[in-house]
Order: sequence, then C-alpha cells, then structure tokens
Amino acid sequence: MNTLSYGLLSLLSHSPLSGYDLMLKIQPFWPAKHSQIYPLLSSMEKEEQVSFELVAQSDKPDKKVYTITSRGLASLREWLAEPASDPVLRDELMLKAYCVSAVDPEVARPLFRHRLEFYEAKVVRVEEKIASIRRDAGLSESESPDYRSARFGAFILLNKALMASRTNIEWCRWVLGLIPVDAVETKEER
Amino acid sequence: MNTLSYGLLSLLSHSPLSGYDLMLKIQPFWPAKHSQIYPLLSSMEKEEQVSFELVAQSDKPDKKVYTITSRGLASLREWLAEPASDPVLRDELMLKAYCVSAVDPEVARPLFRHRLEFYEAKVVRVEEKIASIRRDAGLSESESPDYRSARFGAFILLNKALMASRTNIEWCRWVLGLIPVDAVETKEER
DNA sequence: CACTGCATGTAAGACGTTACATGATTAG
DNA sequence: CTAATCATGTAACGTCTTACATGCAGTG
Repeated sequence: MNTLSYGLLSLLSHSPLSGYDLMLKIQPFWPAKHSQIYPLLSSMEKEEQVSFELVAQSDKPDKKVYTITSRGLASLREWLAEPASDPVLRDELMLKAYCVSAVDPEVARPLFRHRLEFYEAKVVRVEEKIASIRRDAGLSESESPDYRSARFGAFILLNKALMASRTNIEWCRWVLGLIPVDAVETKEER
Repeated sequence: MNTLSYGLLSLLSHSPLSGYDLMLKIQPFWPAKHSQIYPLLSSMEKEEQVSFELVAQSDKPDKKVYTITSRGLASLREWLAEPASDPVLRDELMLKAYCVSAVDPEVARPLFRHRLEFYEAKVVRVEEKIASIRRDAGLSESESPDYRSARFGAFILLNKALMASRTNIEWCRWVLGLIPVDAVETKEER
C-alpha cells in the first residue's frame, strides 16, 4: 500500500470505477500509467482493499469494475488521519528559468509563452468543470457544496487548480515583461 | 543526460559547486538525494560535460568542485531551446482532499492547518531570499535584476515560489472556512 | 556522549515510464 | 485507411529513495 494505492481508494470512495477510468481520473492528482495501475489493483484485490466485478460490454471491450471494500474504507480513514507528506513539484521550466540568462531573449521567450498558453487552456477546462459541479448541485456562483457532499472534494481541488493556474499565468506574464525585446530585426532590414 | 543532469548543468552555469552543494541547491527545483547525484556527476565528467578539481579542506572533508565545460554549456543551450515538458505535481494532500468527506471535520482540519503553516513558513524564507538578492544587487523594492544578470534566474524563481505559496495559503484558509465546526465538546461537558 | 553538518560513495529496492501485445469500434 | 478511444495486461528499463559505509569537527 503506497501513496498511489491510497489515491485509487480515494477515487473509489466516491463510486466504483474500472481500472481504465481510475487511470484517467487520477491524472490531475497523481499522474500514473495504466501499466502501474493494473498490477496495483490486482494486489489490492488480493489484500481485499477492493473487489471487482466483470462487466461485459457489447460495443466496447469488457471491463473490471472495482469497488472499495469495508477494509479498504477503513485503510483510507486511517491514512487520512495521518499528516500529508510535503508536496513535490518537478518542473523542467524552473531548471531552465534558473539559467535562462545563458541564452538570447528570442530563445527564452517561447518557453514562458508556451507555459502561459498551457495554463490559459487549463483555466478554461477547470472553470467549465467547476460550473458543471455547481449546475449538478443546483448552486449559485457564490455557493460551495456542503462538506459532507460527495462533490466537496472535487470542488475544492478544482478551485486549487484554478487559483494555481491563474497565479502561474500572472507569473509568466510578469517574466515575459522582464525579458528584453532585442534590437528588432525586421524583414526589410535583412 | 536526463533532466536532473541538465538541472546540475544549470546550477553550474552560475558558479562551480561541489556535489554536496549541488545536492542542497537543486532541492527547491528538482528534489534529489546525494546517492543519485554523485554517480550522475561521475558519468557527466566522463562525457566531459563537467570537470572537477579536488579541493582539500583543513576543518571539513575534502571535496570535488565541479565546473561546467564548454561542451556542457553547449548542451545546456541546446536543451534550453527545446520546449519544457509539462510540470508534474505530486501532492498527497490533493488525494486526501478528494475523499475528505469520508472523515470527520476534526480529522480533516489539521491536514489543511498543517499545510497552511508549511506555506506560511515558506513565504518567510522566500521573502528573506528575495530581499537578500535585492540587497546584493543594490535594487529597490520595486526593481528587478537585469535579464543578463546572474541573479535573474534565481530572482524570477523565488518570486514564483512566493506567489504560489501565497495562493496556497489563500486556498488553505478558504478550505478551512468550508469545513464545519462540529458540536463543540468542551471539557466541562464530559 | 550523542547528534548534526560536511563530504563522498555503493547497493538494494521501490516507483514510474516506455515498449510490447491484443483487439474491437468509431471518427475523420 | 488511419488514427483515436476503450480495455487489459506484461517486460524491460530508467529514475528515485532508503539503507549501508566511513570519518572528522563542532554543538548541546
């Protein structure tokens, strides 16, 4: 039982899901490939943290739908009571930013522009998801789901992603403003 | 040559450093243990990306001080020109937040309070470092180092960390406000 | 006298990614 | 007709962490 396995239990605490769906759903929180998830689910099933049911599908391939067991829920509650370990961010752009003075502004600028676009697209996606949660729960713009609601977890996480993305957009714009515009070499001059 | 090795080159592009110092300095950007860094430096030295000099010390153990070679600088510039891969954040608190409704508010609250304190402490550390860069460069509160300055990279990264930490503080406080205060069980009542 | 910091290294194991493998359906 | 999506699995490889190993100097 490592962090990823608790992450899977966390997702399964809301509703039963197939290994494939779990793989897709866990991406924003704890990126993992299917090759890591399928064997883990097998071992979790052996330990009776989860159980599965084979679901035949006519148009799509058959699937295993996993459900959290009472033992799994108990493990999840124990894990939740422990303090969370410190977050780990691995971002190539931070390494590049550190030595950015080693290259010309024309090389540097696309790095931050690309990242700016990445976060702008993310804001759009996240805002849509937040709106859809509010719609489903019949909440107004200013309201939040109740703590005991099944939507609470997803809601606070989407807001975290939204706030973080907006901050990153602000940072990228600020950095781009600090990168000098070189002697402009227009096509006429060449 | 993986991402970590470019990270080491990035640090060495500013000044020569020992393996130990590299290990300490890279933590905020790309956490790695000495057991990963020492063998990497050896292989980078074989590929002539870096060179080292044995420096004897009287009070402390001797050390190997690594310097980036011209080949290393060339590799670094090539790598800088490529777009940075997407950032990866692995945060146990996000997994716990998703299923937080599974436990009582008294269990949930310390998770976010602890994280709040983590980021508050970080803001203090980062603000100090930003102030010290400004002092060293003789800059006022509103000024930033020049793009070509050796301080530019560290400066923009510290500001990123500052902005992100403040946003996380805001998020933690917002979440704590959404977690209900249970029927207060005072000592007198027991 | 124990612990922390400085300084380097290796070995074993856990974790994560890429590639191999299969196969049906649907969209462009 | 090609690519993507759904769906599961294994094998090989690369990355990262933990533990083992050494040794001196300074602090509590």
